[in-house]
Amino acid sequence: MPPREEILDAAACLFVNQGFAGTSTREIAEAVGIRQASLYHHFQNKDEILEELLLLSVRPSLDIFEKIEVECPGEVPEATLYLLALIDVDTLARVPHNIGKLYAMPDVMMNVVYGQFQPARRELADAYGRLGAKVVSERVAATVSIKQLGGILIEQAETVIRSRADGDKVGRAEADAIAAACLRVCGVPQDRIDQAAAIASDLMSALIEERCTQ
Amino acid sequence: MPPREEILDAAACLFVNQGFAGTSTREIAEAVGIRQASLYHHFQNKDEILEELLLLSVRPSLDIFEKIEVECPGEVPEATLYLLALIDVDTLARVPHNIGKLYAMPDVMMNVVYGQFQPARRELADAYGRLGAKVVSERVAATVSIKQLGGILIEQAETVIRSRADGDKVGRAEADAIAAACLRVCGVPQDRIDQAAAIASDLMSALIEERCTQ
DNA sequence: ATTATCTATAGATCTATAGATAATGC
DNA sequence: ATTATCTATAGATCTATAGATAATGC
Repeated sequence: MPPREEILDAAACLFVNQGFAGTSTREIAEAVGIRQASLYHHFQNKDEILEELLLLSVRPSLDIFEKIEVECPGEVPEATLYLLALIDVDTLARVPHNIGKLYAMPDVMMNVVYGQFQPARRELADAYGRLGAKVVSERVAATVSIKQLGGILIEQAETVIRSRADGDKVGRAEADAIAAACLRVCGVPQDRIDQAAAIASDLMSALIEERCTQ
Repeated sequence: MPPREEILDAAACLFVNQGFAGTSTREIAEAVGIRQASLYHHFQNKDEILEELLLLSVRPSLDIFEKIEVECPGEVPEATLYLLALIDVDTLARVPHNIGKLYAMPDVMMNVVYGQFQPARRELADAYGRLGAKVVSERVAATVSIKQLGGILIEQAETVIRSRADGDKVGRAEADAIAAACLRVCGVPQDRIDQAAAIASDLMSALIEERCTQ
């Protein structure tokens, strides 16, 4: 493992368990097995380590989703939303040390700092909102704005963080359950949810293959 | 407001919003309007402030409940459990700045320190467990231990912390909903839940009166 | 006389920089 | 030549203590 990644991994573990302010750069360095000052060859400062970790929890979802949006623009919107949720849940489920836990920590969400993370997560929330708006029932459309809907849906996906923290298994079945819940929140009837799940499942397989061959 | 309370109130606000490690004693003092060193006339150290705050979120429930246990020992156990949940939810709903949020913070739950808090919360969990054990259905009794049950029930009550954080209204109706959920978790059938609610409601009124007259 | 505040400061720790030294890749 | 580490340290900040001064209650 390259040293940069080793640092990120050690920092993730410490931040999640002790908090950001509660973890010193010395502790991180010790966990890696280098001197405190050596961290600064890989990162500009302590904040940059946290930012990079937070980005790990949203970037992959965003990247994959952008590709989908350009490749299959005319797709059934229900399926695209379902797929987005699947991807997002998968990202959060795989990210090391359940980094998503950091979202709930005071240092992180309060401070408007942390550079690219907040904008990236907002972009993701917007994507949820746009897709959600295309599939909502009239009933739901009348009660929530697109922005609210985006917030509700991304939080629905982020539910997986809690499950992981509780030690629950989080595999494909759990991802499907969350994705279906997202459509249900939008007021999509069950039969169209089932259709969306089937289409999204195919697209997901294609994505996985593509990732392996590249 | 006596100075000690003023400090606790300011500290609670800062700890909840910035975390314990992320809040300096200087900040607390500034919020109160005194010098940093003056804090140490009221508290031995920073940890003691946190411990006192955490105790505020469990002590009242524990005190009231002890009184109940000695005064009406032969009471219907369902009603006592229901009442315990009502009291506990009420305590967490009233405590300033939603201190319960601190439970989820890494500094707090990880460090075994913080003196009387962990034992007090465990005592409360044990009370839930004992009462729960008296009312569980055979089905539930076969699947969880008393200790587990205590943990499940106290966490059920602590659900109110999240509701408050989300800005939801938390009044008597919400407390009743949570208390009923506690009995349901134990497998108590609805008719006995209703009875328990009625009895607990009377006891609750008596308690409130007593508190006012004393 | 007691309680609460203040100033001043010790001692620890923490982040980040500067500059030297070692390891690695061509 | 580049990349990664090291030692040493500056400068900031943080917790807690010591001792002086002011406010309060009998």
